[in-house]
Amino acid sequence: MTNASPTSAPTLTDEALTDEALTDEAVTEMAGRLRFSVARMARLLRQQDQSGFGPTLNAALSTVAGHGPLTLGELAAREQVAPPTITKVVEKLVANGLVARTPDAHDRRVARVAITTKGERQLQTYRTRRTAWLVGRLHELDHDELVRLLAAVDVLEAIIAVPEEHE
Amino acid sequence: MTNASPTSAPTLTDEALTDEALTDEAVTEMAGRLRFSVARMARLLRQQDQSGFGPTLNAALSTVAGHGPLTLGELAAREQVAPPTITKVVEKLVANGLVARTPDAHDRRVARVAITTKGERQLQTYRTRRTAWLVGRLHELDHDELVRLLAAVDVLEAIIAVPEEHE
DNA sequence: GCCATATAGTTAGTGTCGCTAACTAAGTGA
DNA sequence: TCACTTAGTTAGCGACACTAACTATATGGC
Repeated sequence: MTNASPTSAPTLTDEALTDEALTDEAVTEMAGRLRFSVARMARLLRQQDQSGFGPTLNAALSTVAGHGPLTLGELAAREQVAPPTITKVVEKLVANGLVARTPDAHDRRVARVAITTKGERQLQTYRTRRTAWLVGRLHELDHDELVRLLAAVDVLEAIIAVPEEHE
Repeated sequence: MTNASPTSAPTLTDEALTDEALTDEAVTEMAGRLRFSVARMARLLRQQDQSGFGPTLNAALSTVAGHGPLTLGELAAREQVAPPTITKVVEKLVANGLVARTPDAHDRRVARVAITTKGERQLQTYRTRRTAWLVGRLHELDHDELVRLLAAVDVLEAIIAVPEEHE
């Protein structure tokens, strides 16, 4: 597997890398492949997750950890899920003591969630474990493949980024 | 900890591209980011899917289309899904007339599924529509980003590939 | 021929994740 | 005060995926 022959579309890839224009057709085909890969990989990741806390809970916890106390609405927006979903997510996190929920003093409709010490500990503990499977897969790649993937991670992040609110 | 936190890490990327070794640490961090991106993107894709046939049904249909008639077991293996899951999937596909199910003549335990004309038509019709959202996102990227992403799609496909059976 | 075992697929039951619609509770403003 | 808006919840649904246990069929030894 040292060689660079792309599995499905050698011609397309070569052309695209050297040639200036990516045709609409090329972009569409790429989208199809990306879609497929992402869907499958998401399932594989979920299958590997032994922790009992699925990717959703984890992502939410991690967001709360990274972006300070958030209202439920803010969290929902960041996670790009509907409000009822966040209610359930927070319920579970609270039930497990990973986040604390406090009502706003001035506006009693809003509630804020902040990570707890236990939540931080858990995040630390599982951060490695959770990606172990994927790390294993990555180790099977050669250096060139790893570099290509790394170069693309930024792009993936850009694609999924929440559209900026101009406040 | 000489350098800044590599959240969207230009530094890390530069190093990796020029430097020979990707440290274990770098690979682990990359895995974490990839995991996150993939999970979220999978959800976004599902949200965008108006077709009523989720990614799973679609993937299965596409596999049946591409790899001729398959037994349910073979299909489950290719889709990397447990047998009961495939039963349900095939049920739905059959109910919608997208695949045909025929019992094996010699071994009455096994059943084979093959794509129907209607299934092929539907695959054609929705192939574009299904990726429209993603294509839109991709069009917002600049050329360099597109190229980087394209270069990585092969790698993603390698990661999710079914481990080869030496038949 | 007959039983033990293996294989293919199904049924039953469970769990996660996510949605929409409809609701409660609380703040805002004419 | 009454209409409107906003934050979050409840209820009910559906897709997707699993494990455990089952049915039906095949196969191999004796």
